[in-house]
Amino acid sequence: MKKIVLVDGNNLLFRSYFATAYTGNVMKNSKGFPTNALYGFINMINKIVEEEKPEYMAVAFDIGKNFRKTKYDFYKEGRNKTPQELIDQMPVARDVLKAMGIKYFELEPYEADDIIGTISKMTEEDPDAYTLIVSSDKDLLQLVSDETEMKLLKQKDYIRYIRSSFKEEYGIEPIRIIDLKGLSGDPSDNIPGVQGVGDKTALKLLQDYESVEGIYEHIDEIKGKLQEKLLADKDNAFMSKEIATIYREVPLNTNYDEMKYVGPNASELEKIYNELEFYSLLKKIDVKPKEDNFKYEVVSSVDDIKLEDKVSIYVGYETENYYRSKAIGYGISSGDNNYFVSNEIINKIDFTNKKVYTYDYKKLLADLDISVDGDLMLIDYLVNPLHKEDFGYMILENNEKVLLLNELKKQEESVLQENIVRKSRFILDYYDKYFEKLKDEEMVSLYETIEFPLVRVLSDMEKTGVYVDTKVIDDMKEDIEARMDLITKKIYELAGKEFNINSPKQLGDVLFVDLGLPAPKSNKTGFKTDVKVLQKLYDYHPIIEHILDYRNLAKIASTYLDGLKDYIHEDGLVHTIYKQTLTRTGRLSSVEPNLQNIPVRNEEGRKVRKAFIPQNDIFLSIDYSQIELRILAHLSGDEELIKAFNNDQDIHTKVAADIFDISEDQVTKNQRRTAKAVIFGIVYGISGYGLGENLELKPSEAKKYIDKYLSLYPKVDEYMKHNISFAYENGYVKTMFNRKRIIDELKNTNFMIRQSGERMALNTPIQGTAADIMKMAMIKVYDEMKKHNFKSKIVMQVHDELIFDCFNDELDEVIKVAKEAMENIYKISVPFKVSADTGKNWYDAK
DNA sequence: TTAATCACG
DNA sequence: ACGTACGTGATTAAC
Repeated sequence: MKKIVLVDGNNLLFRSYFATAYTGNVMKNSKGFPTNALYGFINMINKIVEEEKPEYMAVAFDIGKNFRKTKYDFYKEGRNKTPQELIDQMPVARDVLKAMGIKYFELEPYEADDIIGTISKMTEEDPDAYTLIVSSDKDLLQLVSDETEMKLLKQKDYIRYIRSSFKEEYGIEPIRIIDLKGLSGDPSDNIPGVQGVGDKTALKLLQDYESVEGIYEHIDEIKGKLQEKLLADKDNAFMSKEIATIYREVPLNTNYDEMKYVGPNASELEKIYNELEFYSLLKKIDVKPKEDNFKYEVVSSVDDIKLEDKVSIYVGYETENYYRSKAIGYGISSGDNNYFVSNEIINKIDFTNKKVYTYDYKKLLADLDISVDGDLMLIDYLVNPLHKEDFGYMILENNEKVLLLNELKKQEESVLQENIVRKSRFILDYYDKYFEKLKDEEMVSLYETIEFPLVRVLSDMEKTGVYVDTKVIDDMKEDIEARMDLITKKIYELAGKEFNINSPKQLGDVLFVDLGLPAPKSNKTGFKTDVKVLQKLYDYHPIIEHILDYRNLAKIASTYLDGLKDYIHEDGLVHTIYKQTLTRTGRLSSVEPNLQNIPVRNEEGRKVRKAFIPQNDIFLSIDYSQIELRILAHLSGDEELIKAFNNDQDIHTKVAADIFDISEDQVTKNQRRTAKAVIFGIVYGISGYGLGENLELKPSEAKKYIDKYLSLYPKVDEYMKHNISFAYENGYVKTMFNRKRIIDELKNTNFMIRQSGERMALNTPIQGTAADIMKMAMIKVYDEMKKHNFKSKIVMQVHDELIFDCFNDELDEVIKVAKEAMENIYKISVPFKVSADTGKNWYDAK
């Protein structure tokens, strides 16, 4: 028996849209594309597939004009226009179905109902088939028969109708739905029916006389007012019935084969879900694994391992943080063999003269001292920057069977083992393919001279770690807590009640309802209460000052005192992990703990840095001075800027003098500040409005500064324009060292999103080139330090700054060597300049 | 899990 | 007419 599931696609989309749209906040992805209807739609389809396990399946949609409307122009009149936000989602629903392997139909001038009716008719004529219809539209019940069931969707669940259960409930045959509508009409479709006859009366009549025809044949038997009403609207009754009748002869010319449910194309579906940002659905993609007879051996002796010239290794850990958990074991693949081995055994294997590849070399180095020839994670990141550090994306892309990160939790040991070995197999099978892509994209040099050699440097930094003095932390905590207690009391007093100051919602209520302060712009959840808002209210009420103080201290206490303490290992050190494959620009990021956002701008927070102390004698901090601006000067080729840097001028003062048409010695502090903001704005692709916000100027005033700047440095203007048109033409931008960033935002139909794309196109080559330079410098410094046999170490990187943990007797030499390496790492048309500071802790090293 | 907030370059 | 600066990570509240 063939089972065919027919889904009313329009019905599902509308339901999903209006189920969530009533709040006025339609769910959107970060690019502003509405996704609420799609989300519900996909979940419903998934549920149907899961529950019904259909062999055949099709989804029907309305499209274009429909013949009922052509014939009766009042049909569906007065309906609200379909919201644009729903219309936008409709074509994507089709794409999703395609990727899910589900056939869909749409044919002008027919409605989804007619398509469903036509297919169900086809199956009714086939003794070896039956149909299940899914919709919340009661009209479709007319199709229920001995061969056709219907799942009528309700708010939360559904009712399943078969012919007998329908008859039992309504006392009429399902097909009589058309007569029912003929009599009672349908306000939502603007079908008139008989005035004054509703569902109840109509049902009673039909139970007695079966059909509209039957009723009028026996009209004499019907008495009084009802008879009058029926006679008055006789034409309407027949016409309404005709409109309500599903047309079952739509020329679809289809067959069962076309409707066969084949299952998802994982990589297509992955693409769509990524675009829509349906990350929870991404994890649930039901990949039909390729049939495989994957085998591996759990090795207990090194003699059992046979390796060919090419070998791959993958290490699995208990958790993602490889410094906070143990290695489960290693997968090794070579030739046709796959092995699972322990750390003890892998240490005995001789890899000399073998090409060894892995995925996340740094993770391997955390537990094993080994030299490898390639890292698939880095390669994948360069060619597919969206893939980040999750192996899963690449696996999905190739329809291979490996568990994803989120699926690894709570798995049996044998499953975890097999998964680790499958990954090593994947590396072996796919390394060359991805390296080819790297060649095609001309990023081999970026990979071989920057990303790959950097792994060892980062690994060494992470493993070396930084000492954090808990005594300093605890003392600070005590002090801050005491002060917070006092501030809390004052705030409660001034508010006239106790509340959770940490809750923006509660705070908003206190400030803007209880105290009646002028309310700022609201956000999704209520009032905004961020620093900018509070500062504007500073003079309105004494409570504001205390809230600002409280916020400042609370942040320090939770994130940088309590929070940081949680990351200190037993050895007294924090071992951050530098993510090398995460950012869109090529920068590093730092996690657990994040050492790249330790406070510095505000004195109170900056004191946290006193807790960071060297394991050796002294910290040395060397940072690039204005690296991004220097890169902008070079990339744009602007002579004025280049000259200024070559003359070692203070660039902000110089720009201020130019903008304000005065000499440099006349520049006031405020003018320099303005110039600095303008320069920053340029690097970010700012608008007059944005700069105005920043400087508390009118947008038009701010725009004048921007225009003045661009007229003074015309090559910068030219460079920006060129960059944007390059990005539009090619769909990506690149750094000086060929790191690419694809910017799909430029293709978006939304103006705002395209603008944001343009700013990315402006900023990425600058930020990214700076990141490339820093990475090269790190490798160079590291190698030089090795060469000089220094025992001092690089321990941290904060984008344009390197922090070293030095021995006093090496300090001067380290400064000399590191400065030299950093300043001369690559020649551009302006010099790179660094400045060095030292101190007995991180606070002092500035 | 998401939104708001705030820390850094 | 509309929204408004690039790139990150951690904590908290609230669902």
